[in-house]
Amino acid sequence: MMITDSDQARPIPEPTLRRLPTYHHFLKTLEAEGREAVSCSTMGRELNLDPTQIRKDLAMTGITGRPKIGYVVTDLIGAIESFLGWNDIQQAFLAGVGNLGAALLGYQQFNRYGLDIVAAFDTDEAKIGRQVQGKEVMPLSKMADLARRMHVHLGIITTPAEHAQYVADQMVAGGIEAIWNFAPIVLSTPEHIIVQDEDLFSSLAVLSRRLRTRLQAMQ
Amino acid sequence: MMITDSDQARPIPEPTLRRLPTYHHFLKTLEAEGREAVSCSTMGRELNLDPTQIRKDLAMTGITGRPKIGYVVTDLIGAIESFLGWNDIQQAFLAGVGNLGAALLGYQQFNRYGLDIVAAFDTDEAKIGRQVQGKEVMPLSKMADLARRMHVHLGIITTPAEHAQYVADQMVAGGIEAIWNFAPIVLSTPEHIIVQDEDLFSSLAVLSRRLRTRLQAMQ
DNA sequence: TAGATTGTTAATCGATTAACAATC
DNA sequence: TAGATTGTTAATCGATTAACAATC
Repeated sequence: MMITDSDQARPIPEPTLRRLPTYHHFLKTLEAEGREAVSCSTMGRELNLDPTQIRKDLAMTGITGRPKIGYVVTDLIGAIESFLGWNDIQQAFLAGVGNLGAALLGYQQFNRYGLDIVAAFDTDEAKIGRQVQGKEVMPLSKMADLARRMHVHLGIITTPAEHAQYVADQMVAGGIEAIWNFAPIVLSTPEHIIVQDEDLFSSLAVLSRRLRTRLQAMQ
Repeated sequence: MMITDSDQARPIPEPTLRRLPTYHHFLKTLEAEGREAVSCSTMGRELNLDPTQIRKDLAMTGITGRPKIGYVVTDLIGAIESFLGWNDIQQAFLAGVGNLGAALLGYQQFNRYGLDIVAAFDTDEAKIGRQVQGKEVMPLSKMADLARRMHVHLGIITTPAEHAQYVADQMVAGGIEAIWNFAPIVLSTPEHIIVQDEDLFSSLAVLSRRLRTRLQAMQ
């Protein structure tokens, strides 16, 4: 089936979206090696994924392959980049300049993946006015107003859990539409706000349970 | 159906494991307020989850509720903690003391969630020997040997993508069984090694696509 | 041509949601 | 008692995997 623009309205499966950057990274290494084409079976072997699944994921980007040959590497890279919107960069505000906040501010690579953290906010007087990773820290009280004036639609929360809800409220007040939440709490926000939780404790729960099960099995 | 010890052998659904820390956090706030019991409907309303789903998740921990009353808050907290193994703490090594590595080293809260990062490793001479977040940075060349001698089974990779595979190999050589991988690449490891990927670029892909779809719909 | 590979439909699998009897 | 809530089975939903004809 052909993928047309109107079809794109239907939601892309989240697992597919998560895998696309993985494909992109792998394809970039192939490109660097001078490989021109690649098959789903090859990719599946390297990435531990089912080839059919890869084929379906790639079809979402609108690119087609050729039987016996596979997909053209550079075409695929371009298709993924434009599908994920890595060309037009989203501006974002970050609130909470602790260790994690500073780490995200310093993540230069974000710029190549469609994200630009343009300003950081905190309530700590000791941090306000200072530069962190080359970005000035501003008082949280100015965030909402600035977001509205700069048309920033994405907010990143890296505060401790107890301040996260207040920050989220401020972001919503500033017209922010999507929140990337690194605080381990469930935010309460208006229906239409997109919230993506990045909860390290949840991930840790999965990992440590799997490890414990394994260590027990080894005895 | 009763959950017995032998049943625990069957794998717990990953989504369930991910939600348990969320319940725990919410229950802790209820406990602080002095609430003695809570129903799944109440929790579902606060956490935006289906009550039946919560009921099934909680059943995994072995705790039972009482019709009309609900669950005893403190019992539930204890059951989740022991189910997730937050009492016996896993020791871990971290490799790659950049911004993100330093942030994880400084995450005091990990200690309450069953994780203790006991040492950090890097290849950068400027970092080796220095303390970061109160933990000494040691040369990566010593990691494998130390892991084996200290019986450390969990490794955390926070290096740039290009060094992650080498670090993973070293961890495997040191007898590490599980890897928490923050580098955005697919590691190639022996079959039995547990790898959990924490790929921020994948998460970002999901979030920025959702946001873009929404901004387009708003026009 | 023969065979590897694509594109696509069908079957499977697992998680979520709905339905409902049991119970406090 | 009546009604809210649990525990559990059945139905639904969506993603993964298998099957297979089309094609280079």
